[in-house]
Amino acid sequence: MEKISKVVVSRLPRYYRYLDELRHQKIERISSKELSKLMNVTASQIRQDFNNFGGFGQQGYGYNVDYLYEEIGKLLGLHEKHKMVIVGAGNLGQAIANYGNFKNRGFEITALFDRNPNLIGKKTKYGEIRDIKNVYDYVVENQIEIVALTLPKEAAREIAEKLVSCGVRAFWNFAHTDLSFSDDIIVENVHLSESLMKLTYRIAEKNHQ
Amino acid sequence: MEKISKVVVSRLPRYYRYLDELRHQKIERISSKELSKLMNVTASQIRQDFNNFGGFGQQGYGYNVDYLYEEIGKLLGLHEKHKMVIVGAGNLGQAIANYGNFKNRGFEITALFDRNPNLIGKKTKYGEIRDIKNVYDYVVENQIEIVALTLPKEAAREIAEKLVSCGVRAFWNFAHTDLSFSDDIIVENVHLSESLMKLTYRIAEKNHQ
DNA sequence: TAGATTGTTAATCGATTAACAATC
DNA sequence: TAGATTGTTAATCGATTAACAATC
Repeated sequence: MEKISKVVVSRLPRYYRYLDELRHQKIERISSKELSKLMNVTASQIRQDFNNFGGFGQQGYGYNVDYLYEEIGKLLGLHEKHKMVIVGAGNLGQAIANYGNFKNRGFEITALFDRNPNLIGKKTKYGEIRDIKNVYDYVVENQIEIVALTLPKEAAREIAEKLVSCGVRAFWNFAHTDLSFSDDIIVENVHLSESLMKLTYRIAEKNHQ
Repeated sequence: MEKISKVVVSRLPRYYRYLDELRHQKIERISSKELSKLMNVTASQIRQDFNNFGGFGQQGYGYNVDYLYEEIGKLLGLHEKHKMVIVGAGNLGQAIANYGNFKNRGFEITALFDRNPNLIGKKTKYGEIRDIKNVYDYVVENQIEIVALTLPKEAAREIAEKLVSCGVRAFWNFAHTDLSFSDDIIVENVHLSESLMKLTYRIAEKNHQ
C-alpha cells in the first residue's frame, strides 16, 4: 500500500467524529455530498480521502454509516488495545487521565507518575500517583506502548530517551519542545501555547487590517 | 497586504519558540541555513515564510535573532494585551489557568467559571471559581476578548453563542465539537482525542505493514 | 572588493477540485 | 431500466524546493 499523506490522516479523526454522531442519530447511510455539507468540505475531497484506502462506498447508494465508522476506527487503530501511562501528574496529566472516552476507544491508562513528593501517593482513578523513578521498570514489566508526557520541557527529553530504551514506542508529547528519535519511534506533539498563538495571530490580523 | 496562508501562520509559533531558545543562548544572528538545520525544515521555506511579511533579514548577514523574535511576536499579537476567561474549571481548565508562560506573553486570565457547585468557590490563582451563570455579565463588564472553552461538548455551543452576543470575539475551543459563527468570530479548536488518534493511526500502520 | 546570504523568481511537487465513466 | 452516486482520471490550484541575481 502506498504511504498515505499526513494531511489525509489528519482528517480521519474528524470523519470518525461526524460518523459517530450520525450513528447516534440512527442515520444509516450518507452520500459524500451530504457529508460534505455537514462537515464543510468538498465531496470530492471526501471521496478522494476514502479511496486512499480502497473506497468504502457503493455507487448509487453512498456510504453505510456504521460500516464506514468501523472501518475508519480500524484505520485509526481503535480496535486494538493501547496501554498508556501518564508521566507528569499535574493538572494536564490528570485532565487526560480523566478524559471520559478513552476506555471505549481501546485505550487503557494504567498509571500516573510524577516526581513531586506532594503528588506521589495521591489517589486517582488509576490508583495512586507513583514516583517517577519507578516508571522505567513499570513500562518494561507492563509492556506499555504509549507514554503521555505532561511535564515541563526541561525534564521531557531525558525521560523520553530513557523510556525509549525501555521499549516505549510512542509518545503523546505535551512538553513545550520537539522530541525526535529514530524513525520507528512515534511522536505526536500537542503544543497548546502554539495553538493559542495562532488564535492571537488572527486577532492581530483583524485589528491591523 | 495579501492574505497569509494558514500553513504559514501555523509555522510562526514554532519559529518563535526556536528563536526564544536562541535568544536565551545569547546567539545574536542566524542564517536561514543554520535555522533550517536546527528546525529540520528547508532554508527556502524559512525565507519564503518570512518574505510573506516583507522579510526580516539582510543579505550577507542573515537574521538578527532578537529582532526576528520581536517581529514574529508582533505578528502573533503577543505585544498586545489579551483578556481571557476560562469556562469550565475542571482539570483541563485549571491546567490552562496554571500554565506558566501566559502572563509574559500578554495574556491576562481574569477568571474561571464552572457550573459544578462543588467547584464554585474553590480557590485558584485567579480568585475563586465563579458560577457560570455570571459569565455573561462578567465578559461584558470586563471586556473579555478570548474565552477558553474547557467544558463538555453538550454545553459548549449554547454557551458560546450567548458569549458571542455578549461581545466575545474569539474562542479557544477544547470541547469535542466544531463551533462556527460568522466570519468575524475567531475559533481555534484543540481536539486532544483527535491528536491521539493520529498517533494510534501511525502505530496501526506500523503493525499492519 | 570578495564572500555570504538574503529576497525573489522559476520549476517542481503534491493536494484539491472538477468531471465523468463505471456501476449499483 | 433510469437515477444516483461512487471510484477514478484529468485539470487546477497552491505550497515547497531550487536557483540565482541583488546587495549587504
